[in-house]
Amino acid sequence: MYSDNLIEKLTSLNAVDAAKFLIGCELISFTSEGGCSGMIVETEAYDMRDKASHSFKGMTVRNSAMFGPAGTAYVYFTYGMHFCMNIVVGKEGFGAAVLIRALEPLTGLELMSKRRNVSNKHNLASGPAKLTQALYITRPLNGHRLNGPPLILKRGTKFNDVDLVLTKRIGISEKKDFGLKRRVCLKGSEFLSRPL
DNA sequence: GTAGGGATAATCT
DNA sequence: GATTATCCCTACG
Repeated sequence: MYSDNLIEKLTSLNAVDAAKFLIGCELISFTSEGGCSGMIVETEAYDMRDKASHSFKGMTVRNSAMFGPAGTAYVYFTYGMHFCMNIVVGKEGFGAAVLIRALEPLTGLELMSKRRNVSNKHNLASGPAKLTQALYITRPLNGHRLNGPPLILKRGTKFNDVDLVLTKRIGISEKKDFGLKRRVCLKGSEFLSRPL
């Protein structure tokens, strides 16, 4: 299960450090269809001082989960057909979160294949909207605390800075992302949303 | 393997 | 009315 230790850790970190810390952690999904899980291999950091963040202009109906306690899920709908999932970090009320961009599938690959309608292991969860589809993360999970079913965050493999690569974020205009390197990838992973 | 464009609707201006 | 923290399919090297 998810120790208070993990919540404390996520509360104490800023968005970028949390994005690094979350690489190697595991997400585990339980539904009536069965269970599946994956290891986080790619993330992006967002917070209130960042023009590209949903929380930049303050709290709205859509982004309110981002201002909750660390360890909460912020799930939003975008592009008319996709869900994306963040893990809220930092102190309650601040509005910081880490977008989960890619997973390496660990268990329940058959279920993920069925939901995604693809068989290639490298195409199951290698993108922010792909992984929400594979783990069945949808609107009702917005605001869910990740310490119990149907979705749990757990510590996994621990990686050091030398194992990580920081790049500019995906899908953010150059103006908003000006010079920032807030996307974190596990070096050498075959399961990133795009190659390095 | 890389590039371009369509799908599709909540959210915000 | 415009924008969007995306994905998939097609076409072309």
